[in-house]
Amino acid sequence: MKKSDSLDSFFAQVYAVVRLIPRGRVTSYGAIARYLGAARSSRMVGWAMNGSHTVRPKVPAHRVVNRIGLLTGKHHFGTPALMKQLLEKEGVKVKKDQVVDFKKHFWDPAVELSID
DNA sequence: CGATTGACGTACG
DNA sequence: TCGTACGCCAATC
Repeated sequence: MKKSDSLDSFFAQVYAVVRLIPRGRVTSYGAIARYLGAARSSRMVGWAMNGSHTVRPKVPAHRVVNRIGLLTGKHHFGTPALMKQLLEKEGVKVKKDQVVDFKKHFWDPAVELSID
């Protein structure tokens, strides 16, 4: 009843990975894209997040930021401050729309999901 | 149906 | 090292 491999689409894979992000962690669009084998399709990850609130369950898009830990997608939430609030509530400090110690909170699917 | 944009990232100068 | 250009695929105008 579905349009073939809709759930296997690049978008669905992004949703799956984002949902796997542990609480208090953050990742980048490029990290997800590269994990999916589309390192140069980082834009598609962000575009997929556009439907993140449309999929079930909603994916924690607030845990996804750009490579520098900047909350570039904050404006796409209900309120621009929502993303920051959610991150801080999970233990991730945010300063000026930028994740503090981003490298420490960074969660790379290509690594975390590839633990041998 | 064609051109432009888009929550990014990498390559090149 | 910093700045600019391009690529990726899909959706929107």
